[in-house]
Amino acid sequence: MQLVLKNKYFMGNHRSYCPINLALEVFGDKWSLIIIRDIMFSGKRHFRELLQSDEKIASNILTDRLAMLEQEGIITKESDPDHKQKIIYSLTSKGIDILPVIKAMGEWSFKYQPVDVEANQHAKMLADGGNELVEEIKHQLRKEHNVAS
Amino acid sequence: MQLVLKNKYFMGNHRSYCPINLALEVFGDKWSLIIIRDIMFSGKRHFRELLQSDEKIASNILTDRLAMLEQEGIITKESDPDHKQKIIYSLTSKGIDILPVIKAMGEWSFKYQPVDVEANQHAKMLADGGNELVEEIKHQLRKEHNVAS
DNA sequence: AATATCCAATTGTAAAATGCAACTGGTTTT
DNA sequence: AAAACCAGTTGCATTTTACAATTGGATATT
Repeated sequence: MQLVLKNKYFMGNHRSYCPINLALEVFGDKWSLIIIRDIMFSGKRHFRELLQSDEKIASNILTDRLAMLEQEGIITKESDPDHKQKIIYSLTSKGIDILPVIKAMGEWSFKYQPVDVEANQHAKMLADGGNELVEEIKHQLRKEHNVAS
Repeated sequence: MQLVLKNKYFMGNHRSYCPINLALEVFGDKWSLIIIRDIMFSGKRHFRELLQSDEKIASNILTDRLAMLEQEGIITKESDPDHKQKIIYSLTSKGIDILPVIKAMGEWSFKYQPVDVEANQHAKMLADGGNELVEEIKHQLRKEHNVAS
């Protein structure tokens, strides 16, 4: 007889210890970076807001990914003091540091994919900007998300 | 009566035209970047070699992803002149330009994930290196994969 | 005070993707 | 001639995702 604790996002049992793989294990899917993008650039901090993305994530998938991202230390949850029912999602510094990945993906898409340039001017600025801009945005995010810097 | 052409990787019908999403639609999964990593850094050019990754991709998934990556213009296939049965997979310039995404993911993982540093010295160099190193590796890859530069 | 709306999820079910092992027809090596 | 190797393919079980409806409690409106 054996008691098995099944934890969907059990950490510590990795496919490999290659840096690319370890990043893919966290945000190598179709939704995680969409959620992080919306928290970063659209100022979305509540479940309902995150549900409204253009890509139309389903609520059960959103629930699942938020739990995973929290367990991986990318985001934190806290209850909204102004509204007992609302929960505020914030980025940690581990989450904020995903920004360069998003920038690199943006650069690639602007070069090769049919981006709606008009509707994505902010992303275009980030893609074209230098490391100073990345640091400035990180600084801003640390303020908004109460991360020590 | 209607003739429906079903194409698993039909292009032109996107979830959105956001740059992050358009990149995720191509390589937002657990395997695509593993394959690209192995072609880029381990010099793997044949199916059997790609099958040998630490992460142990299944042969049907590898077949599927190679077809998708070819359709997306990330890689090309050609038969090996020295061996009628072998097929050589090469990166296109669209594929080589994924390098900065891989670099950014590597940087993040070295900072936050339990990377095997000893076994990933090349990745560490890339993560720590500047844009000159990225351009040098791109140049090298263009030579190896016969991409005009 | 009663009703409607909003909140972060949860539930049920169908469809799709993935994982795994065995196998294929042909090619090259021994 | 036999063995090993090549890029896949096939069948099947498991897991993940998509989609729609619903939940119980909190807040806003009338």
